[in-house]
Amino acid sequence: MTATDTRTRLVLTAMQLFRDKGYNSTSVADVLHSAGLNSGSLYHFFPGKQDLLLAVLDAYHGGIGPLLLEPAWQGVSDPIERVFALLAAYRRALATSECGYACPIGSLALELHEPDRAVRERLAANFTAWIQAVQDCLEDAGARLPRDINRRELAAFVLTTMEGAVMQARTYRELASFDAAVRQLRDYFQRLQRAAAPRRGRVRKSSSRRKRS
Amino acid sequence: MTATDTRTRLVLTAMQLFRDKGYNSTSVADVLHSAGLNSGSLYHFFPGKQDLLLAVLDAYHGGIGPLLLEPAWQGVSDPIERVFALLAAYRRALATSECGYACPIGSLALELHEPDRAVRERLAANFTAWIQAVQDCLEDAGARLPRDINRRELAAFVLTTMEGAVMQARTYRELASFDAAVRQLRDYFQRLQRAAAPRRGRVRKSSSRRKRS
DNA sequence: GTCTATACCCTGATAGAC
DNA sequence: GTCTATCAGGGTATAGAC
Repeated sequence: MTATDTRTRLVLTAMQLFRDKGYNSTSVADVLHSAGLNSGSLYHFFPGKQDLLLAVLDAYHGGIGPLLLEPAWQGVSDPIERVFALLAAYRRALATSECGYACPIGSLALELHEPDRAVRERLAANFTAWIQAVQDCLEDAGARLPRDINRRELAAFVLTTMEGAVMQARTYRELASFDAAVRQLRDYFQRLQRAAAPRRGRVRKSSSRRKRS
Repeated sequence: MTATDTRTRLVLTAMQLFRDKGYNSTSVADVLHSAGLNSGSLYHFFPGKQDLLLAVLDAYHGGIGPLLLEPAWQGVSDPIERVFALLAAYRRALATSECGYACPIGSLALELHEPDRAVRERLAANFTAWIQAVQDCLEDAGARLPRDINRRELAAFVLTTMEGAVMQARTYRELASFDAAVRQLRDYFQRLQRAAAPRRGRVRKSSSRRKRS
């Protein structure tokens, strides 16, 4: 058990607890107990609880690619379908938690009411990386979306939808709330694609019309 | 100072503090200090802190009409514009708080990770009343929206947008994030209205085309 | 109904042996 | 680097006088 192992264990444990119980409702003792460690270890690596939070936020940021996007995009190459595959990953998280899941970043963003600059910057960085990934998809979609649609704003709107949808599904404890929101977003995308398609052929590229809504 | 005054003062004070600092970060002592009361008064009216929260949630529920919708809809009669006037009210709340504002219901929904049934029901009731108000607008819009669009789902999607947009504006501390989301929703609505309009005359009812984006 | 005083627990964090 | 023991403060809630 090297030093990095202990540090990593603390971060991973805190990640889980902050996600499941929230930051304020997770005590340092909770983290130590779950990690099977003692007070001295934590304060050896971190000056205080908030610094543990910073490490957790950095871990989320680093994990967006390998732990979120890559699994979600397994076998999905169509850029627009990737956007909805990402949303489907959140749906799975809701489904396997009886709708107890909440986006950990979004939850922290609302739970921490006067966060330090360092915390806020990391929350924002997580959102930005998520939005950028979706924006890349939208740019890959090229002419399938109207030229005058701002890709970044639309990508941010996908995040907006995900966060709002997760919030409602969690509150109602019903997957249907999430599905309804995604259905609306899908409808919006379909209208955008229809508007971008050449006037004559209705919806071009039948390969872009697939399963899912 | 009658009994109800004290109780009301407690609820109003708690409303403000829970909104500004969150539930867990607001101590009973905070509430008592801000209300200028002592411990005995609070526990005379409420068995505990959580019961105060229930009263706060009931107050929000009761206030949706007079404190949220009516001010937001002052001088706005067009049902679709009312939807966006409601969003504009949230924009004002963000603007006057340097983007520190967060929807109190949404924040509680994410902050409280294992809420009692009573709490969850009241959170859901608040969302439901909000959605219903928007749904009423959408139904008033009648044929201006496509027939096959589910009014309730679209209304819930407006809530989704508001919550996600407030969350991002708060995280980035930038009104622009909120505006971008509303712009996307507006675009979606315009496409819906265009799809609902008779083929010949482009957008019918020039009275429905007004200021605002 | 409202006050003061206080019980009792859990919090984040520290000290110092090993 | 990790342990045990502990501190000082704040948390919710209660007791009982007025």
